Amino acid sequence: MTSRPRSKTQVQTRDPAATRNRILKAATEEFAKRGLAGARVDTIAARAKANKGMIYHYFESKDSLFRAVMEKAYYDIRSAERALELDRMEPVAAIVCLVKFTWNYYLDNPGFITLLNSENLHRAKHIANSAIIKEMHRPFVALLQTILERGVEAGVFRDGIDPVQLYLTIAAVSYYYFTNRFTASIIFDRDFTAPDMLKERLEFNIETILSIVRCAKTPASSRIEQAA
Amino acid sequence: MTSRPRSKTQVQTRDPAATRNRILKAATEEFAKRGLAGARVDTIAARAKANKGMIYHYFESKDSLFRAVMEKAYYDIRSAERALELDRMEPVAAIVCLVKFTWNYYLDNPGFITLLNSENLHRAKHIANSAIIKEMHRPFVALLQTILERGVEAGVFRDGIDPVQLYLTIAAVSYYYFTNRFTASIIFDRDFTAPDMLKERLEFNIETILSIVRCAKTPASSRIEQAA
Amino acid sequence: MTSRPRSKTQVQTRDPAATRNRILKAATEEFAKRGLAGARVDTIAARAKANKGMIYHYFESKDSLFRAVMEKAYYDIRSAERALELDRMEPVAAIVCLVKFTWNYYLDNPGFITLLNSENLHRAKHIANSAIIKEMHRPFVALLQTILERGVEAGVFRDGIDPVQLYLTIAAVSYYYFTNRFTASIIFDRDFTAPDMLKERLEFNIETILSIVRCAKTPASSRIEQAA
Amino acid sequence: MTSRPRSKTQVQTRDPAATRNRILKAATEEFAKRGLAGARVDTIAARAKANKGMIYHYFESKDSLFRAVMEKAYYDIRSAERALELDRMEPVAAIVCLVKFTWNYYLDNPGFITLLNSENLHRAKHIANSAIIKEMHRPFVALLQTILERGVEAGVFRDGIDPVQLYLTIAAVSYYYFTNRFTASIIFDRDFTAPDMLKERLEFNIETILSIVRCAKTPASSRIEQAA
DNA sequence: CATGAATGAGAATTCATTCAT
DNA sequence: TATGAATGAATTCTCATTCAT
Repeated sequence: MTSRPRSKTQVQTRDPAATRNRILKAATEEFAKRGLAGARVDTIAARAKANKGMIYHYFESKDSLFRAVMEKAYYDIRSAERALELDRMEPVAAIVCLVKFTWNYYLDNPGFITLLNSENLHRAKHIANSAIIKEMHRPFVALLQTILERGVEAGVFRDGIDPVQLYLTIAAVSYYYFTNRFTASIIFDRDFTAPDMLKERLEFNIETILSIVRCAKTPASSRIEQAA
Repeated sequence: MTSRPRSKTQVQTRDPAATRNRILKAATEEFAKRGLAGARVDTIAARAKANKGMIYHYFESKDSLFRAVMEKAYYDIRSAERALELDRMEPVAAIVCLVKFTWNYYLDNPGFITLLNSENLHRAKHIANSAIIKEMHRPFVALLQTILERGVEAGVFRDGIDPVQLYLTIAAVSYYYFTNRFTASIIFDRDFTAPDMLKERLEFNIETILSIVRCAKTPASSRIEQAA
Repeated sequence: MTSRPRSKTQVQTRDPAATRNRILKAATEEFAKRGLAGARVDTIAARAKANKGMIYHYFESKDSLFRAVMEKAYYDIRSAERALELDRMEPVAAIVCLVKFTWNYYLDNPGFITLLNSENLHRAKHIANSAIIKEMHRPFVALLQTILERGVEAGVFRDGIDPVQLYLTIAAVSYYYFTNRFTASIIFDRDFTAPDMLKERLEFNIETILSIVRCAKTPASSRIEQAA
Repeated sequence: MTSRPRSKTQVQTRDPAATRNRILKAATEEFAKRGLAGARVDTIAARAKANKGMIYHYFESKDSLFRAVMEKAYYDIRSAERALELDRMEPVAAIVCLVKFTWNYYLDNPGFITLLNSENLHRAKHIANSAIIKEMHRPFVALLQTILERGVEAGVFRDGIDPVQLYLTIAAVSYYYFTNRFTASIIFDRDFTAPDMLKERLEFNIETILSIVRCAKTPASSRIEQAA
């Protein structure tokens, strides 16, 4: 109650949307860098050139801010993906394009990976009830399905491939590389961030995915010995 | 004099090694569950039925304790892997066995994944100088190399496969599935923890890895159109 | 140019007096409910369908707003009391009427009690210099004095009763019941808010006050020896 | 995680019970002075020559600390009351003694009143489930009942007086005086804290209570023994 | 007059770490 | 070795107040 002093005029944009965006951007960076628990609200405020009060004004809590960050992150990657217009490409080209896109997206946005890791550490509780995120992904699976079907029709893809299993693998081969690049560099004593390594890995990944989808001429007999 | 009352809930083993182990185990669980930043020293002490003093007695600091946990985690998985005696198996069987082992290890030890994620969030700083971890992995890569070579000689594997790239992929296709199982369940509206899904994924992964290594009869021409 | 969109939930009366009144009413409710320290300026603004700026425009500060609330609260009870026109009643009826009025006022305005408690917690600093409040009460004491005198003349009241002591007791027996109704309900394991209990208490109080004022046949001498 | 600096050695009693008591005492003072919402955990810690961590170590939260304070406050007054051994006094003397005790307790412990006011502002939520407090008061009501019965038998008290109604009035006439002494001093333009005023009020209160209980027909001689 | 974004000093609570016993 | 009380610097979140529009 004892009267509190006046401010020192700092940013004073008086542009609510801009302020909210600055906070969201700063939060994305901070959460990506330090994880949910490691992120500091103070740091986010400073980075956003806002003050803590604003964070709680626009987003209610640290967790709630994290949810907003997750939604934006998913929105961004799916938007970029849509922009590829994979449905207008030849099936093989579309798959290769998706592999490259995924690789490059993780390469350019390593924070996306750490955000996902944080959210999964929390068993996806922040997005569990986010209808918007579910909506976002329905058309994506449908698109993959279509590409696979077209490939089968064109005789370039095997039949019976689950689009979700395929996508999980496309994501996996790139994701794993980036998420574990620091420990892997130590364990395998290589610099996985070197340009050569990156190039090599992307090529390997493309081969991997193509070898999954393409119409194998290989006789089935060669696959018999997989017994436990 | 009558005997003094025993201290309350503590364990009071006066067994240093046991205490240290309980702490290490408790820390592994807590770090796995909440991440490095989210883990609480108090909780670790409680879980270990020890007290905070002991933690600092045996492991200097929270970070240092985390390092010990990481070393133990790597030691455990590599030991289990060695126990497979892959070098005594047929090449294809060895690869399939490794894929299955990796899958099952992640399935049974989901904490291993979150520990790795935490360490990578911190750019592997805790294990960066751990000679022991580097030593641990050298023979592992050599083993893979041998398996691949034997496969090539036996005419069942393609030539020129980098064992590290292969291993990254073997790990990736399982790791990604588990690390992202919570967000993926929401996004793809499936329960990725259901037994059927697990079985399906493992089979898909085995196929994926085999299609990478096996001697493809496919004419090289089919791979031409990978242009961007 | 098309008309500009109206502002959201606000009232936008552009009726200064009405806005001020809404704020005062909202503040009374909030202070009554949560006490001075517990009240929130935000909540008051929301409740008043005004905004914080208006609060500071009409009332300088939270404390100052509280002072205004106190003045209004005193003004209201004294006005209601005046409306009883006790001076036109028989002495006994007047006293009984005042007891009932006081009881009912607290019953209907429990917030008045919590406001008083808040102000006393702060040692009455908000009203300390309020000339208006002092003025308000002078005639009130005079009125009581008159009633007592008329009662003595009529032979129904004892002589020598201090009107202030009497009023303190009239207020006390009702006030205490209401201010402590929650803790008392627990301590005495009764529901003091039940209609039966309320009725019983009011009757008890009327008897108490009447036994104080009425002309006792007991010789005065018998009460002499009560020294501390 | 970045290591935190060592302490500066402050009180370091290493006497848990003493520390807990210091905190409880300091909290009682602070809550009494500023109310629950107005009290500052910082201030309590400082007053207790402890640090905030200790407060949360021994009492879980500010609210929980408040509950402990309330329980102690009730325990103290009821203990002091029991020490009066009212059951060994003559009925009239017992009642007068209780009136005086209540008065003096409030006079000496004004904080008890503000604590009660705070708890009632919160609708007694802190003590609502406190079995210990309920237990504490059962014998108290029984004692009053006995005193009244003995008084009736001795022909000095009227019959049919509810001990709870009586106690509410005994408490009320003192409580109200103290809780409202600051606003009343302004309103009635008297200094209610002056010794003369205190003496006068206590006498008035004793008369009030006696006029409630006493057998109206009783010869004056029966009221002589009201000594302290 | 009215709005609500912005400010920054707290306020409650947490937590890694230390240390007397 | 073992205990857990004690420390104090954060950390998240709140809130009275100001001010540009």
